[in-house]
Amino acid sequence: MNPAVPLDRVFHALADPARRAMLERLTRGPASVSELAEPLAMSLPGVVQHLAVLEQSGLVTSRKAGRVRTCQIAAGALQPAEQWINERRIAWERRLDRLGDYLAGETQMEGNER
Amino acid sequence: MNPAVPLDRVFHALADPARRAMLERLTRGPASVSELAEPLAMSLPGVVQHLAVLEQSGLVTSRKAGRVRTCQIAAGALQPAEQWINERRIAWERRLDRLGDYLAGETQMEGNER
DNA sequence: CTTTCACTTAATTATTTGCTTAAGTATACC
DNA sequence: GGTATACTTAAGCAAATAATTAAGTGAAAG
Repeated sequence: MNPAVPLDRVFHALADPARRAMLERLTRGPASVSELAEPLAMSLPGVVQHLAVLEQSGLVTSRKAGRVRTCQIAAGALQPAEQWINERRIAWERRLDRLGDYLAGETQMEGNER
Repeated sequence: MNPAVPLDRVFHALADPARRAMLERLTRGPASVSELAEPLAMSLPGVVQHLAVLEQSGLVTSRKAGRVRTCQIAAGALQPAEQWINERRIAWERRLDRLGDYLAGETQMEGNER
């Protein structure tokens, strides 16, 4: 249930807009490092560092052919992150559901657990 | 479509195990700062700092009554994050689908788009 | 063989994190 | 009033991030 997937790294990788932009580009197909860098108002080494974060998180893989490194998204790598979020969302939606108009009420919360 | 929700902050908030633990605790109901801190092998000010990150991300809200601050998860705050992930996952699963046994093949990738 | 191209590596730098301890504030209790 | 409780604020600090420029490597093109 808790695989050797570093959830920390995945969420950290997703927390940067440049890295999310790179992922979005890669959902439209494989790309070279230069192609990933092009829209990014950033030096190439900067992009390479972001790419390293993405690879260490398992979200992206790359292979070098000749002098071009081609990057791809890794299938299924987002699943643990999505699952974590989904589980929590469901849990607390259910809870908020049970509480009914708790939020609308006067919330005297002296009697909850512990 | 792109609300004033700082996706950066949400993913960043989720990238720390202590903060995720606090969120998991809060899915079981509201808690005071001390209750959040208890299982956390960390000083109270440390916990307060993590709490600040969670509040700034919009994932948690808190109100102070007397000398006790009670924390709650914010309904729906995770939705944009989940949605972002979901959209990408779907997009690239569809893509991998179209590619068929691309991954199993010899992958001569000189003819892709652009 | 030389130059160009596509990275790659290294070294720097400023900022942000994630923690700590110490001291302060504001209730609640006796 | 005095004291304990539940944070709160402040200050400091080591490590990690996010970026840069400059120099290096190795395949491709002329």
